[in-house]
Amino acid sequence: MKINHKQAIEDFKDFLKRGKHRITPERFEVLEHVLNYKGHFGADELYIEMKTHKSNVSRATVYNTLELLTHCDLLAKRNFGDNKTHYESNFNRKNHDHLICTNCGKIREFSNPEIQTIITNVCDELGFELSDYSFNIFGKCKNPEDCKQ
Amino acid sequence: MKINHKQAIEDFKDFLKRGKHRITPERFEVLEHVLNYKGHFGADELYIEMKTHKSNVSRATVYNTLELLTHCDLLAKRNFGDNKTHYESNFNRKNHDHLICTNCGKIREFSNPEIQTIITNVCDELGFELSDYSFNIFGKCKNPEDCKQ
DNA sequence: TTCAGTGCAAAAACTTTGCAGGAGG
DNA sequence: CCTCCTGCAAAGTTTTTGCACTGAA
Repeated sequence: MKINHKQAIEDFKDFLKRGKHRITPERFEVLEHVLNYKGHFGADELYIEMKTHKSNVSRATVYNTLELLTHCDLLAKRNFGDNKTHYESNFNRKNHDHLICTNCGKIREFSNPEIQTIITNVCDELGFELSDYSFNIFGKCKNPEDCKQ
Repeated sequence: MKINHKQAIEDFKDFLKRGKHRITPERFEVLEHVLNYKGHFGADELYIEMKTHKSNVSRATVYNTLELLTHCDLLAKRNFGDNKTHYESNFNRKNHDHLICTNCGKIREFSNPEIQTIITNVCDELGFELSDYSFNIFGKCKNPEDCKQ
């Protein structure tokens, strides 16, 4: 676990240097909280969480840093139809997509290798250079128990 | 074209009656503008467009009506990662998904029958009752000409 | 007549921006 | 020492809400 954190910190540092961004304590403070956050989170949510934990990092810096973390692939942006950006850690995780229960709001993950094939085909066909994709399925947990936890 | 409009109006009227919603002129005024709108639009965008055309329908009613039109499947909600809800007409159209150029912002459509199969399988596997899905591919037009129009 | 629906404006939720001061390279 | 980065607060954008009034059934 801590190895992962160290690796992420190194990756971020390298990315900042490569892009001639400055290495600031605030940016690493944000990264630290991101790494400790379980599951998906919104930018403002993370900011509030940091404020609660007596961090002095400003809202602007949190938004800015999350953007940088996305650019260096430590984070991925997600949209689940609620008009806010969700972030999720990409560190040590394989490709996956999301099932969103419109009843309880829970987000489950799945992965299917054929999706990659479809995407490649579509992009080839239409002369498109892939950078990212999002695939979300909305519906309801069939087992009502699943909604209660 | 006008046949389609008439059909949509009938469908909406039926839907409202079935759900014990009231039939109001404002709701049909919104529907009229929706049907005349080419391509995707945001709720506020439609509201502004209506105001420009001297409509007196309020913002609240526009939002409310778009929600209703989504529930009766005349419209579909889409999210393209810009923190606003895009609506698109479902009337007389087949299933399709979206390619979004991050360079020029253009949205192109594609369809692939295998996607439906994947979705069905995933839902079966995880005990999930499908209601909707979204599949967006982000990237850039390979041909720079495509970005200029 | 009754209550869902409406208009309006204010608030809410999330994100971006402007500016002056501060610190990284 | 030159900027990029930061904090703060204000403004921006999209959506939701509260309230009193109105009109569909």
